[in-house]
Amino acid sequence: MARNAQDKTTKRATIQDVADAAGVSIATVSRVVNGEGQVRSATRELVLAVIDSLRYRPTLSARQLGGARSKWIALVYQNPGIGFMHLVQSGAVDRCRNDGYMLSVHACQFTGSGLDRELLDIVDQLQPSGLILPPPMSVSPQVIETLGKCGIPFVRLCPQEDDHRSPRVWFDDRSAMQAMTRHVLDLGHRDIALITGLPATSPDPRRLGYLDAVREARLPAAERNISYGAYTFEGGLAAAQALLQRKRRPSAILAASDDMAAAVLHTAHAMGLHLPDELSVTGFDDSYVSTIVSPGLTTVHAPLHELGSAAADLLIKGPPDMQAGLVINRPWRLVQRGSTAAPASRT
Amino acid sequence: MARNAQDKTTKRATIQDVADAAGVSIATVSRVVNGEGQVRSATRELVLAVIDSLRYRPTLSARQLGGARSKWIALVYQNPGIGFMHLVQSGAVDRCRNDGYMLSVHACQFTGSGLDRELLDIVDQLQPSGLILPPPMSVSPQVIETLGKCGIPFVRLCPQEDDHRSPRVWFDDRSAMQAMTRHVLDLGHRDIALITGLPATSPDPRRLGYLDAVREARLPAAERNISYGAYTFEGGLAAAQALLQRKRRPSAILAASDDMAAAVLHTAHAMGLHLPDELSVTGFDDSYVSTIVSPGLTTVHAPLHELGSAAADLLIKGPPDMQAGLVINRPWRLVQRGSTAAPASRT
DNA sequence: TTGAAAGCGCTAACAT
DNA sequence: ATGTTAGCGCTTTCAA
Repeated sequence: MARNAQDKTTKRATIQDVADAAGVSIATVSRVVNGEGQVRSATRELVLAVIDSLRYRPTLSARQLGGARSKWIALVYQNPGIGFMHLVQSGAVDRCRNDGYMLSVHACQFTGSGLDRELLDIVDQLQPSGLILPPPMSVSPQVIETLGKCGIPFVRLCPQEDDHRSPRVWFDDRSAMQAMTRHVLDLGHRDIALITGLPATSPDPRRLGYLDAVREARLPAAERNISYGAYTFEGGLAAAQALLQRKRRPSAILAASDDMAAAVLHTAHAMGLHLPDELSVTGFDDSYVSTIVSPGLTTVHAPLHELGSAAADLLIKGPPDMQAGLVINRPWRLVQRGSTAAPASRT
Repeated sequence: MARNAQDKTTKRATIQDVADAAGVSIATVSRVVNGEGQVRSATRELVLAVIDSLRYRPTLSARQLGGARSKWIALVYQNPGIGFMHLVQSGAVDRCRNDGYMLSVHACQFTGSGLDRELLDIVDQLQPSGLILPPPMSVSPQVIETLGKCGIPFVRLCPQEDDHRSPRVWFDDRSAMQAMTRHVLDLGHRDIALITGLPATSPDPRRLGYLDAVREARLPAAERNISYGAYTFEGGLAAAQALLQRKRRPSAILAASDDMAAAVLHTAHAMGLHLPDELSVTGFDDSYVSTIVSPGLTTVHAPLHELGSAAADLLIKGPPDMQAGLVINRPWRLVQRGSTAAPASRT
């Protein structure tokens, strides 16, 4: 008698319990659960009712062992900024929920071979049906290699180069930065500095976009106008200080991330500069950061949410949508807030 | 011949493969993998070597089905702010890694009974060995109830009340807010407003801490000095506007979250106020936000990272450390940055 | 349309 | 110290 109450809290109903209670075989229960095979609708109703009353829910472990494809995507990341990840994650979650997929996110800690181990732990132990890789993982040949040989489907976010190993989703940040530079140029600025994230030696789309616009305006593309801040607030701080301490400081500073732009704002405020009159600043990403700083950042809206959902979409649809080499491009757009204005006329 | 190359990418080695290759039984392999039971060290070495060469890694699914306790903790959340979650998560990850645990994080979308379903999906399908619940989940009787009856261990973060259903880890935010209020009082402020997160009707430790200090200073505790902003930037914006538009505006505004404090800064800047001379502002949490805004926020450092790791620790150690009713308290501290100063003398 | 039975890869008694 | 064996809860042929 206590048995019933007891069971509710300790024992889970199994497929066998359901089969017994419904007077059918476990095969039939499995069929209705998975919506496959032919089941007389009367039987199906019955089974469904029993499932409901027993609160039966199949176990992922057993399903996987049994050979089913798990409806489960893992988003792994290393360090692409918290704002970035948050947006990508919510996009992926939204898409997943649509098809009853789960989305788990895993923070990796190591670099190099340690990272490999972490990834393999996730893939082999958890056995999700697919992986989403944001940068910087998406650009690591090492990672791509490892994942490639264990055969799990994965999609890369914003890879800079195409090694045709997996589908990838991205947006054209080169054009975006070009457009942003034009915007500042149109405002009348001529002395425009850039703080980008990647080191000078790497092919950096955002730097290229900036250069595109500068050359287009027939302005000298001086290397001294370009600084490097690793996309972080701290990195941006150093770059901003150097830039703003020059005798002739730029009238506008473009940053390749909102965090670095926030650092510019921070530095400018500390120096007592009045924004945007004395200095225009722009960000990149349109993350939470760009809305909370003062003034709000004029920035490029990166389709991060869409990137996440597009990635999940590919994984869920599976082949043939998952062909390696496939690339999905999402549109960006400029968003103007208070951090840009025409330069103060300095005669 | 192509078989070998093929296998590397498609077939995983199983425990049987290892046993065969090492000339032992699967039981022995299982023993060395789990470090349990007595195994002659020569045998152990051998098995280990084979495991390595075959790149064998046990499957979580099979282990769970076999009856092992999974080394896996899930951190589920609803909406406690991205900065908050990020810190808690990294604390939990750090602790997990120490014992070879995995940490997955899941963003729940629904409220009410939908939430229940989502939680059960995670618990029943994934079967992690434990759950970490940040607010607002940690204060939902509904959630506690559901989880309680499915018998999974869970620890709550910063629950406001103790219903003795699970261990909980928290910090004394009431004292922290009291200390912060004193700090501002000591600076010479007398007209101090509070923007808190919780509605006026709820028992709110931060509001209470503020009131403690105000009364202690024998100042009138006027209800009109308290606003409510739901902890968010948007909520803070509305509250800040109302506060700063008064004919006699406060000389200091205390916010119960960094995000709301950022909103105050934002509003003050828009009004052309000079900080901290014309207005002192304080935050709460010491999240990323407090460092990127200008000026940097004087705030209370909430031990979020420690909360996450303490929670994971309890789950990993298991009973008897997991007794319901157990409470772990972590220290907070004040951190001063540029957003507070003595009030401008207004005669 | 439904059932019976053979695994899936592992753990955990129970033997030896 | 090591091997044997019986499940764990499910999916999936193959029959009926």
